[in-house]
Amino acid sequence: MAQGPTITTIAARAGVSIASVSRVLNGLPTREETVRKVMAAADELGYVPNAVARSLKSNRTYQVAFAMADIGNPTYVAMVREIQPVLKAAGYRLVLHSTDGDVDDELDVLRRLGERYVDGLIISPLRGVAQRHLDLLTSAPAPVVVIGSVPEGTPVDNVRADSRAGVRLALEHLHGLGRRRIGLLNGPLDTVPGAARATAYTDALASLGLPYDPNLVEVGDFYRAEGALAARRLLERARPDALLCANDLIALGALDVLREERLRVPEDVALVGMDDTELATAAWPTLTSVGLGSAERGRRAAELLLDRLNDGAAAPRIVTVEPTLAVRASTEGAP
Amino acid sequence: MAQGPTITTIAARAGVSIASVSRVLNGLPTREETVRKVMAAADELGYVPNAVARSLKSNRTYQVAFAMADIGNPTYVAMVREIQPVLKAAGYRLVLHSTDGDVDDELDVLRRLGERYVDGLIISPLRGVAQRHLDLLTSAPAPVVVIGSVPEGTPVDNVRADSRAGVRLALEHLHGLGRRRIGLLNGPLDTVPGAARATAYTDALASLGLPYDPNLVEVGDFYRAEGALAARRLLERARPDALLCANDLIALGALDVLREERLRVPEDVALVGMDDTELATAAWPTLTSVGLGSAERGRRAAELLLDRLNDGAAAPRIVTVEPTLAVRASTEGAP
DNA sequence: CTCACTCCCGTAAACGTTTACGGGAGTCGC
DNA sequence: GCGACTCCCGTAAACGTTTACGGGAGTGAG
Repeated sequence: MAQGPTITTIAARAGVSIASVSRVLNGLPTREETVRKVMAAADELGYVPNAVARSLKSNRTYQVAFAMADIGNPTYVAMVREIQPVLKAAGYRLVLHSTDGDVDDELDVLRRLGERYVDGLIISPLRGVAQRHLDLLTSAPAPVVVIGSVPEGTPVDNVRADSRAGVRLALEHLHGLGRRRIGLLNGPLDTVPGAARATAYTDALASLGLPYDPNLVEVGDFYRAEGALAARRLLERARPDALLCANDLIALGALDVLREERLRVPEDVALVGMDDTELATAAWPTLTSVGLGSAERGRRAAELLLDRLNDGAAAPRIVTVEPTLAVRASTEGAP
Repeated sequence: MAQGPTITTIAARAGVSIASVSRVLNGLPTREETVRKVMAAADELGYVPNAVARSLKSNRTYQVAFAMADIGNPTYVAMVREIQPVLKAAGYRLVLHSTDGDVDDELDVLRRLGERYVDGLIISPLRGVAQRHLDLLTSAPAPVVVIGSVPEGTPVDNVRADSRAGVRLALEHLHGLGRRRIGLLNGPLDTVPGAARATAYTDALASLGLPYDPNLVEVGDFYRAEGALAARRLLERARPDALLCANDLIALGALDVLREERLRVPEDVALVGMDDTELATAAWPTLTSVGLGSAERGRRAAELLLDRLNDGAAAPRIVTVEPTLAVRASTEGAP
């Protein structure tokens, strides 16, 4: 815990000025002998440059923040897992913020960008970019990349999933299997994913020529227990032959209830999850699930941010990641 | 992206010196009118103090690093999830490092502590604290808390799981159910968890009066596919009536293989996982699993570090977290 | 010998804070 | 009317770097 050596210490020991020390350590042209003396002194003292002082001078912290709702959610884990190596390879550290989906927390993170403890930010606002975000976003003192949608014309880089296409994939798959009474177990409608899945669901039904039946739709939350409750409520008043769940946790909850009710999956009810997490393959029967590309979204966001940090003033970019459908036993029978 | 205002800007606008600005902003006693002028100027300019400059002066970054092998691993996710709020409540940020279990990466993290970009470090070395860690650990320029074991007498705070007790819990449970040919599907023996589980297994067998049969032990890696391979190898040469798996992923792999072989769980083979992750309840049958308290270990580690950051020179503490056994369908039949 | 030029390197300023120190103005008591 | 004391506040140094600037020493040409 002792105070480490500084360039001043090295300068004294090597008998040169601190400017020379700095030059040597940064590889600027210097006389051979000076280089040797400085290097020797630095080695003997075990010198490590102070990142804080360097940051103050250079205005670069080589840190990037990632703010998301909950690091326990597999979607965000997948993102972090991809973001981290990209940043690391470019010499950046990752600062993690969990906001619990609290809008004030999110705003706080944006406001704190002014402290300049990071060079940039990747943020995934659970309840979307509200008016309150907008001013902070457009005037942010550091580059920001938003994962999720952003109002038209907001000047930030943006990576989005295509919920609509994902829901359509699922419904077409179920329709192709002959299912006609396809229910939806959704999360809260005031969240970005919840709202997106709701409208995508009605649209996809329409384009398949299926009627919209409100009895087949139930709203809960993005967790297993809430998913189970929602499933129970829905089953009490309707007989779906398929259920689309807004994420894999909800699907697990639904699976619990279906099992209790002695409804066979997929014979009686076909089940589709979303996000295609490892829970989908842990479940039994394994879960057909719509992958919304969390990993890829994370990676792309990190790349966008690094680009922005390097060149700076290009036009904001919007990247849309295509969904994929992983077909498994919960719709097609064979594990 | 404009350069933000500094205390100099504020001082100019308020017509006072930078010292007064600093005093006001830090709540030091100041004349009423000065306070008003400074506050007004700061508000109008939207001033946010520069964290880097502050750190340089105060020698405090209010950042803490957590280094672990892989953020995809549910064990570490559980830790991060607990560490984050503890740190946040105390005003610290979390810097995340994934080392991929690479010892050189771990050493690098330790070495970089000299850059003083964090005030402290929580590290969970996958392959244990080797001699090479020791010098760096004892001479670390910032407090370090190790999650996992540490050689006797190493002067660092330390939080450990009780693998031995966990394995004993599992074996006693299986023994109580009448199982006598209890196999072990382990991870690599040169990792801390792998080694601990191996010796704990032989010890527990001995204390139960069961013979040790090398045919019932197989080593793979801590992933599902490797777990499946190991299970297959073991089943080719032995007929266990129970399998203890070194983590839940391995157990899932084993479950896949048992299903293929048409062996019933738990009737033919009882199955126990470790770490008690959410995968255990996602699986079917649900998995009995030994919880090693990842969440609690994370929380305790964060608390130890904060204590150390506050008072400093107390004697190093060792905290051991007790294991728990979550009994589920894979050993007791009813889901 | 002097001038021009090159090559190194040291002095000092700067990044944005915090804080020790001392000075000026005011009050009070004698 | 002056010393002692208090209350504010400004000047300047410091944290550990990077870097602009300029000076000294050496070389070569004229």
